[in-house]
This record gives sequence, C-alpha cells and structure tokens, in this order.
Amino acid sequence: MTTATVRSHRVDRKMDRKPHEALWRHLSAFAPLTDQEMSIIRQTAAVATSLPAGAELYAEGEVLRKPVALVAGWACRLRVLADGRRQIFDFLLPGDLVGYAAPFCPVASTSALTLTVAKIASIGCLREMAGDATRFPGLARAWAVAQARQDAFLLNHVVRLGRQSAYERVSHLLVELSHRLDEIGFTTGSFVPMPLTQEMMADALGLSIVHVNRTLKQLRRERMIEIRAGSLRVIKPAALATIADFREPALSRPSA
Amino acid sequence: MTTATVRSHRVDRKMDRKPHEALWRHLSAFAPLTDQEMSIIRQTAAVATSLPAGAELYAEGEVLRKPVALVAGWACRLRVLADGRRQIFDFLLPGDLVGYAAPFCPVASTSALTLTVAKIASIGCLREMAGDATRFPGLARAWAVAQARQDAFLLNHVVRLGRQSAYERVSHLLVELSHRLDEIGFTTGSFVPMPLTQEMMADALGLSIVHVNRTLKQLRRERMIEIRAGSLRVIKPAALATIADFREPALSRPSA
DNA sequence: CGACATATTGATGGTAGTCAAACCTGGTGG
DNA sequence: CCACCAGGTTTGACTACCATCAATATGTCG
Repeated sequence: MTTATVRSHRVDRKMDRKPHEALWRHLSAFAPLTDQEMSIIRQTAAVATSLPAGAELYAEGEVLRKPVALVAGWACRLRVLADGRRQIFDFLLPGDLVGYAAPFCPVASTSALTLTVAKIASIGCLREMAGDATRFPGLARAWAVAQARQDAFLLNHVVRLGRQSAYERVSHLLVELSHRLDEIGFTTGSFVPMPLTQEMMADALGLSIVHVNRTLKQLRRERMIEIRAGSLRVIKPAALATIADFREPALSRPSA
Repeated sequence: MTTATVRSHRVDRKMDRKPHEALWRHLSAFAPLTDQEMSIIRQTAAVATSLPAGAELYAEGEVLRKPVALVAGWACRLRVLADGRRQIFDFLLPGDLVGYAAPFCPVASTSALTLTVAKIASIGCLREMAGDATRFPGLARAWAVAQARQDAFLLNHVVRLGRQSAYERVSHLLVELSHRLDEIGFTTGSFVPMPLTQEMMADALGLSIVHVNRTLKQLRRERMIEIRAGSLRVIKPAALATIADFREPALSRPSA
C-alpha cells in the first residue's frame, strides 16, 4: 500500500519551475478534483510572493485575514514563551495551507515563520470555494482533509513530546517529514531536501540542540540516515518507522 | 477581568441535580444564545446515559457516528502506544463536546475514555443545528468556538510537554483545569472537584507517577495548592499562573 | 475485614541539559 | 586571494532532572 502510494507520487524534482506543483499535488491527494478545480488551483499558485527566511507570516493574537498556501520553501507554526524558550508546533512544507482561521475565531493561536526563503500564494478565493461544497465538492473535501491531517500530525507531535525518548522523537520527525515529502513528489529512500537546522528540530522536539546533534550522530552511525548539505536520505525507512512507532494518520474509512 | 469572569460564573454546587447546567453554561459562554436554542440545549442534556469509570466512548480508528456531550463526570482523549505507554491529549469536563468528527473525516484520531462515572447526552441534533448558521446563529458560533478552544488547549499542551519543567507542567495543568472548572460554575480559590489520579496526570504531562507525586508535594509544601479527597484548592491562583506562564486562549477579537 | 487501587517516600541510575571549546562552511569585503 | 566572520555543527566534561525500582502507607469498595 505504501509502495503504491510512493510510486504514484513519484515525479521529477524541479519544483522551482513548477510552483503550482506542490499545491495541487497536495490537495488532489485528498480528494478527486474536477478539471475546473485543478485549473483554478494552478492559477492561484501561479501568483506567488517571495519571502526571505525568517519572515513572519502572522503573529499570535493577530486577526487572520489572508489565508495563503506555501508554494515553495519551508515554514513553521510556533509560540515563544515569556523567557524566550520556543516551541514549534509543526513544519509547513510546499503545498501546505497556512493562516486560515476557524469559523468565528479569527485570532491566530500561534505565530508562523518562514524557515527558508519561501513563496506564498494568496488563497482567499480557494477558501471561499471550499466553503461551497455544492459547486466545488472536491475542493471542499480536500480543504477539510488537509486541515484534519494537520490536526492529526499535531496529535502525533503530542505523543512524541510526551512519551518518546529523544532517539524515538528524532526518528519519528524524520519519518514523518519524509512521508510528507514523498506525498509532494520526493522519493523516500533517496536524498530529499531537509533545510531544518538542528536548532529548529530541537525547538520542535523539546530537546536541546546538543542532544539533537548527538541523536542524529547515532542514527548516522547506525546507518539509518545520511545527511548531506541540506538534504537527507533515510536509508532504512521501515526500521526507522518501527523505532518511532510511526503511524500514518487515518483520515477516511479504513479501506476506502 | 479574571475576577469579573469568576464572579459572573459563580453558582451553587449541585450539578448532579441539574444535568443541563454545565452544558448550557459552557456553550452560552461562547456565544449569545436565543431562548429557543437554550431550551433545546436543556432538553438535549436532560436525556442522559450513565457510564461507569473507564468506559470507552470510542476507539482510535473507529468511524464516529454519534457526537455526545459530557453532562457529568470527567473523561479524556488518549492514545496507547504499541508498548503500552499512554498519552492523554486532553481532559473532558462536564459540558464538553466529544466525538464529533471533522467534515469528510469520520475516523477518530484518538480514543476516548471516561475517567469517573459519567453521564453523556447524544447531541446529534445539536450538531445538525450548529451546521445551519442562518436558523441557529448562536449555536453555530458556540459550537465552533468550543472546538477552537479545545484546539487551543491542545497547543498549550504541546508547549507544556515540549518546553516546560515538571514543576511548570503540573502547575500549568492545575491552573488550566481550575480555569475551566471556573467557567462551568466552580469558584477558583475554593475547593473544586479534582478526580484525576496522579497516574492520569502523569499520562497527560509526560511524567512518571512518582515524579507527579513529588511535584504535587512541593506545591503543597509551598502552600500553592491544597488537596483533599478528590478535590483541589488553588491557594494562590495568580502565583501558580505565573509559574506556569498560563495564558487563557484568545478566541475572538482582543477587545470585542 | 480483606483485596485492590492509589499515594507516599527513599535510594539509585540514566537520559538529556548546560557550559565550553573547537571546527566547519559559505558569504563578505579588504 | 585570503582574512574574517556568522551561523551552524560537533565534541567533551559535568550536572541535574526525572525515571525506575522497591517498599510502605493510606484509602476505598465490595
């Protein structure tokens, strides 16, 4: 099953030249889209704004007005404590939706930052459309599933933080990220982009930078992973998933 | 501000005899409700089923069919790892909504258990109504806000687990629970029900039972809290909130 | 009262944090 | 071209927080 998924998503690597690629790939994985919907998604993603690394997409407490899609680069949602400690809630990859608010609750419950240079596209129109399930059933469904999936990853994150060792946490994060990268066109098992610094991983996993480093070192020594200039290769995906007790979030009916 | 909130919610303690109390109190705190909506909520909560402690409301992976409201007793959402470690995501108090699924994603992403004897009421009808914002604007809004609030508490939980010490975590949990109990009619500063065992707190906070015990002992020694037969008194709410860096989730506009 | 869960306390060890220094690497400018 | 620098990585030494193991109280419910 995993294999089939992997294969169906395998594409060439030039995402930069196809900014719409990640977005429609992401959304169409969650629901069948009509040609019209796909074409609208492509057009939406085509109009992208560039941002430097470290740019704030929105701040905690701010009223959210403009939902966007990340069409290139990485970002994260995070909160900063009074004394400067930081907690990252999740990482946002190309294709992910950011900055939409729950109905009636327009206030952002986290801040969001780009972690690399990034491109974003405004998707106010897509959200409108997603609200009209009769005219745009595919998009409505894809939007809902994308959100549910993000929530599911957040639950995984809680388990990592609450009940896993540093070794398991790091493994779990890497498995989860390769899984998500796989969905947007990068093949698990080969080198995939991994722009996170060890500090970012530490802030996500509730560990110190030093300990993240030691743990990665151990995983390298055990030949589970290979790291090279901003990219990662998971050598033994299955073994790593077992260590991490990784479970792909089940969003729809078990076998449908 | 906190004081005002406290005062406005102060009621007598006989929740058992008023099963609808917690539910409408909870929902009406989030949006103005019409008399019709209130009366429907009361009727809904009046038909309650009793459950023993430890009853499973639903299991992870199950298709969710029946949303319910907890009208009496406590419950939690949790996940059990392959090796038996448990992680509690949140605690459900009287008035909380449980077992509703995201649109298009009917599968439960967690399990849910009662922690005490409890009473639940089926609220399929309320969910229907909440989906019709034109006819039932108050209920639609209250439902959305209740959900957003639960999500916000989950983010707080991530911060606790990722970036706080045991001492801060326990404090944070106790502050959060008194805050929530306050909202459904129990006065912060006096004794409020606290049926959680130290094991449950440990499973929520990612700590060992023994360490939860030691931490509670310290808080008692410092006269921050007082514990007595299933009930808790927070002696210094403000001090405890400071230790914990507790922030009430901001759901609507800062000053509206 | 007896059985069981829960709470409490002590002793010990390991995981992960902190402090500190050295080492890359890519970028900048003299 | 090379010196320099900043940010990130790597490593070592030491510490502390929290887990684990074990034993004893304290409840609580049949």
